Amino acid sequence: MGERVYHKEAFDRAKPEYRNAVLTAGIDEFSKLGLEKANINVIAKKAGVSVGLLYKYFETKEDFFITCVEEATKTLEEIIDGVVNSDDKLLVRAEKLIRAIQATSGADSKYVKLYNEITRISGNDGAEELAAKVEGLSATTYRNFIEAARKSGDIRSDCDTAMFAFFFDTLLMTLQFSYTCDYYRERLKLFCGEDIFDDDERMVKELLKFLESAFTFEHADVKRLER
Amino acid sequence: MGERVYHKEAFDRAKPEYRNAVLTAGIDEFSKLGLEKANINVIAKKAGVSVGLLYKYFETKEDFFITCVEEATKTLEEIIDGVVNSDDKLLVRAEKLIRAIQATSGADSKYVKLYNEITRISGNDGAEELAAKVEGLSATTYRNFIEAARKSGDIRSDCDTAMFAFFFDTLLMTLQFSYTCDYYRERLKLFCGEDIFDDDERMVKELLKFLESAFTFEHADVKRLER
DNA sequence: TAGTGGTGTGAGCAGCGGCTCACAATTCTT
DNA sequence: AAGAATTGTGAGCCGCTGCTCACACCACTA
Repeated sequence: MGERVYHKEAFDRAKPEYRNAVLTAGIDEFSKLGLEKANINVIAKKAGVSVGLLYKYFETKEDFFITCVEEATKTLEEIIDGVVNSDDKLLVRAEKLIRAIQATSGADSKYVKLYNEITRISGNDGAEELAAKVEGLSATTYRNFIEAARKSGDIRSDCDTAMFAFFFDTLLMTLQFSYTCDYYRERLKLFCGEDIFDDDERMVKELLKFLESAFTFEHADVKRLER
Repeated sequence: MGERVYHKEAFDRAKPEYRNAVLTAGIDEFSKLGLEKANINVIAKKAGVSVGLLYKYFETKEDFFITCVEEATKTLEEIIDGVVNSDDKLLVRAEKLIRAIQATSGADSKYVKLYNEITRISGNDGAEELAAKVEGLSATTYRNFIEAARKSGDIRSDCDTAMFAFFFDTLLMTLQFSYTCDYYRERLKLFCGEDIFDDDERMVKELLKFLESAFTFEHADVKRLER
């Protein structure tokens, strides 16, 4: 419950232009090079700010990095959540999310790359809290509305909603990486061929087909219907 | 087509004890600390070998790292593939894979961590080739047997087998990370609670339920059965 | 024994980069 | 206006670490 803050008070008081410049330059470099390869001096120069000032804002490079990650995931959540309507049905919501992910892969790819970067932070330090901060929202949102869908009979009644929310999020998260991060892009190409990136509809159609069956058809139902 | 080799000839000629010691120490450190934080001098010491010799075996730290990754994924593939039988049906195969993944999360976690580590290498260098090397096998294996299952009527006939193989692999790959890598573990806990790691059966049951429906039930079939 | 070519060593070079600190400029307080 | 506090600078310190290289040892050949 620490709820640690990853910036000094000076950063709160800083002029918005400086705050933005610093965050933008940080997100840019960290998403391009990763935490350790990115260079603080370069970032400061790109932000049009002295290194000294940067260290008045943040205790360490790591703290600065985490602040950038927080900003990036906040932005990402806004983009993604912005497109779904709270009373959409599961499959409608899924479709909107898939399309939003495909759209995000261009200009906003740096936010996704940063998100991917934290995926491998280790060494107990802030892993737990960071995960909670980044995944917390989708975890509860997905679980809640899948639970609701189950109660209202929209989807199968025999599923563990927490687990199904996890599978749902897994597919969408990986999809996001698959459209933006080098390794995941190559992986998707290996499975589906180069042209998968030119045919967004194929992905939408097939993933929806997959999700629809997974979420709506119960073994028992089908057996009963077959007599 | 490049098929680059990531070690010098001296490494092929090296005594097996040295080769093993070097690879073991490398896998150990790289999986614990990641490519850039791991220290070559420390690795050499742990392997009981001089730095100079290490650099007779490998051109650069990166080359050494990639060789370790190759070794790790080879081992991982052997562990995982060892449990499935070539004529298992899709769901049987899935169940065996899930259980193998759960079992691997203990002692062999370092191989998974290394695998996770390459997931975010970028900068065109070897991303493409590396992905092909690591994912190539599962990509073709999965696609082939899902294709076969479709032809023999074991699973739905209306699916794009390449895409469905991709979804299948996505779920299993992420599951692997979720049992071993810090961030992914936290994420799984957020969705399903602390005790998910004490109840392996819950995961097996729910994921199989999810996969069974996704792979076997066609929308058209269900509609027809409902009249 | 002398020569060749490989294996193996590890002190230490060199360059990079995170971070500091002495100082200047500015704003706030009284 | 004097003093205090905060913002802002950037040259450069210093610790770290990837990698080298001069040398020793060994095996084999002739």
